[in-house]
Amino acid sequence: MLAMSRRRTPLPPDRRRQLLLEAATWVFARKGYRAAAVSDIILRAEVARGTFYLYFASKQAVFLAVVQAFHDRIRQELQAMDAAPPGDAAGLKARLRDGVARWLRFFAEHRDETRVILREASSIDPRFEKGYAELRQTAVSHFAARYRRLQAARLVRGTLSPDLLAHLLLGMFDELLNAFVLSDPAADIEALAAELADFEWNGIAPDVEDRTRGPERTAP
Amino acid sequence: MLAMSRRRTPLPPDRRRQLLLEAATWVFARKGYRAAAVSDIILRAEVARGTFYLYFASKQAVFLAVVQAFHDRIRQELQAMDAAPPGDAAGLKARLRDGVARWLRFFAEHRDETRVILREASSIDPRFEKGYAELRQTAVSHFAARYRRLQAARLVRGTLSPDLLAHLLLGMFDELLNAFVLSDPAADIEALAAELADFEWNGIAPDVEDRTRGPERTAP
Amino acid sequence: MLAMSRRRTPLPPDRRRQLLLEAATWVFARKGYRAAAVSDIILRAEVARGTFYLYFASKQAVFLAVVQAFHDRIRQELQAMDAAPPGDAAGLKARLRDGVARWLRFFAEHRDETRVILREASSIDPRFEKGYAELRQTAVSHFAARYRRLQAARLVRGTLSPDLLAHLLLGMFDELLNAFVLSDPAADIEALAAELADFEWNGIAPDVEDRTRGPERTAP
Amino acid sequence: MLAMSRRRTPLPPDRRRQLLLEAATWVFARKGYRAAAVSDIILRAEVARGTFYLYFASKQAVFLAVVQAFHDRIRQELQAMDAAPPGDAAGLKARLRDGVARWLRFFAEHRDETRVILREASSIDPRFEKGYAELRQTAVSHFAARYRRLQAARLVRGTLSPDLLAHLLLGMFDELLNAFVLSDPAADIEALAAELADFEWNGIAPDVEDRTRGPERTAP
DNA sequence: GATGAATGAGAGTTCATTCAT
DNA sequence: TATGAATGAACTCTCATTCAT
Repeated sequence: MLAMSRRRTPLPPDRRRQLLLEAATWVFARKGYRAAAVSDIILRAEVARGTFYLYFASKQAVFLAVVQAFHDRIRQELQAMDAAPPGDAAGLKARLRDGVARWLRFFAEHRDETRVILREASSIDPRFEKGYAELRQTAVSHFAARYRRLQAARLVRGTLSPDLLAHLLLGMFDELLNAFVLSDPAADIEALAAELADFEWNGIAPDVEDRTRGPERTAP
Repeated sequence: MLAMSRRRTPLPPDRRRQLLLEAATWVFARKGYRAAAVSDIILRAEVARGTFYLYFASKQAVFLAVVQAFHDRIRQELQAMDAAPPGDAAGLKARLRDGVARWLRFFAEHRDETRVILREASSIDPRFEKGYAELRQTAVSHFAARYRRLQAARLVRGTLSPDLLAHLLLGMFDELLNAFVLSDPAADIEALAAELADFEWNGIAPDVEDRTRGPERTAP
Repeated sequence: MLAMSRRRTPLPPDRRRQLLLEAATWVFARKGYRAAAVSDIILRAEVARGTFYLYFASKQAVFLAVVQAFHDRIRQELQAMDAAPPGDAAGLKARLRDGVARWLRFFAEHRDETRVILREASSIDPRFEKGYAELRQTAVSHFAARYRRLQAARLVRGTLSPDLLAHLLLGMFDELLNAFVLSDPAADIEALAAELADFEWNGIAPDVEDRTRGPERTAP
Repeated sequence: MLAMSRRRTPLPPDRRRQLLLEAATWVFARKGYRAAAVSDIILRAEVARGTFYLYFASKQAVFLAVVQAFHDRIRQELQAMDAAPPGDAAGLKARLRDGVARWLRFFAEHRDETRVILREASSIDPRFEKGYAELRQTAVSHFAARYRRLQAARLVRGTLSPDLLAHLLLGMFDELLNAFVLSDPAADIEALAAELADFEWNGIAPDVEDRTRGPERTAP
């Protein structure tokens, strides 16, 4: 009569796992991997200590799960972006801008996970580095491929290395994300993207004589 | 086997402190602040536990010392770069390239410290964030000022935001550093810098008609 | 040899806390606050290191708990003693004696706690001094008030300072406690109390003829 | 020319030892045995770490030396008091008062050492208990002997136990010392001693008319 | 499934003591 | 005789993990 309760409503395992994953994401995002304690996670998930270990083998395991879930989301997004048609020079700069804005928005909407991925995965524990390196490589390859296509279509200078361009793009993107977007929810993403695209465009624009008619204009 | 150890090699305090600082840098670079243990540091420095605390009040204190020492070096370097004369458009791109190369080389030569700065400072522990933010801001201001001067001299497009440009430059720089230079001692820094400068130049080059006479100038 | 230990005996939290409190009291009583190690406490309580910190936030915290628990007991006892009726001169000396005996017995029954209170609180660490000073003051006030009542009833000389008397009484009491009661479980508390009360009442002045009718009697 | 100095003026060993002893007394008095660090002592004595161990084998050893030095002083004082002539009842109470005052003054003048003796020696570390117990016993014996002499001279009631009286006296004395004298340099020692002596002599029994011929007067 | 009391290795830090100079 | 850099055992406290219920 006293002991009658204590045990919690059993939940469908998938649901409970999901709750734990969300709690973990929230905690990792705010404290980082090492400072985050299992105690923090179970406190937020409102489950008992033991319950946590029913769903994840270790603290490391949840972190991996959190990271991988987000990696998957990013890869999805990456593939979704391939849907857009190549178009011609006329709309290219606008499309570059929209692409950047879309990415910035995506990460802004997943601030928490982004913090984890960018801060933790890029280091501290070598065990988590591999997954991040792979994701990064995927992104680089993706953008490099895009540059390559644009070069083939003569929409981008042919003398530039597509791989290196991809890296430079990622670098600029990271910086905007860290310096403006993640730290300020009210950041003007469209403006940032426009500036990046403008810079990117005039940097990658094909050679001079074509340019006299400028990229914005449609060729006659 | 037992007696062989238990060294006792008194060293001038400055020397010992330096050795500890180097050991700490090495450890922090590889493990990050939280994962790094004082045990790791004394193991590498080959001193007893107590010796460490003879020179640094706490783990936090060594970390700060490591970071500040490097921050100071960077600020020195930053000021040293102001010495270079402005020059004209003809040599600008080459100078941009050389500047980037110089920086890459500087960080490549301080691989360990760089890892600490880039990984920890970008955070995890809010106590260390401030110093990094300030340094970053110093760098941004520095480059923004340079862009402003170049704009005044009509060597850079006036429509670009100098501050944002500075951020983009830093982002690209970080990426090259992380993706190529820090991970590969044999990275071709000159080539990387040349590509970055090429990209940067064509992005920031003043408007078109001037460009026909532009720095590269096609031979007639 | 290895497997034999590693018990794991979950207990109701209140019970475990109590056990730890008792172990801590025992240890503090014998070693004093500073010399007592958490290791000593867990060894005696037969729990793991972590278990201790499950119930007390710090070594300081257990000590405070031990001290406060005992302070509370003493204050209770102090109030309980006010129940006794004032009575007349005839029974006063007997009542003084009984009061002292009761106190001695009380402390004899709480030997361990008493050692902690009397040794630590009287100092070493200023953080713990306040509580002791307050308790002591409570006791002084209590006894001073009693002397004042007795003076009003003309049962005690009016020229004496009640406060100072209270201090002197406490001093004698402490001494009996330390010199006889705490160190010897078989001490004859009744006899000690009788002697103290006799002295308290009559002082050391020789029996003059008037006094043969002694203090118990009222002068005719 | 740089290394010429560092070594300090060699001092006569006895003098240096004395300086260290004084520094140690000062430190122990303020921090207690455990909290006091050898560092504190050498800092105050302005000698190097190793020098300390040239004069004392260990921290424990200095403490013992400090304690014994003071014990010796006390025993000297104790013997000095035996010089006073017994006198008759007329001046006895005044002599009791003066004796108490003299002791209070003695300890007030050696506040530092007194703190060490009373706080540390009365415990914490069983190693130091013996010396204190012996000193205390010496004092008890001394005062008990005096009471015995006074009883023989019929100046003190014969029914009282001299030993117990000695303890009670010591207890009251300790209390005045702790509660008033040690904590307040401006304490009115004469008044305290007068009250103690008055109480010691007369107890708390009300003034009966017979007593008006009381102890101060010589019986007719 | 779910609980939470219990565990213990290991973290950062202190300090009495030693000994090469 | 005097120095002070060096030592390492011992301390308090943390937290990922286990398991009896």
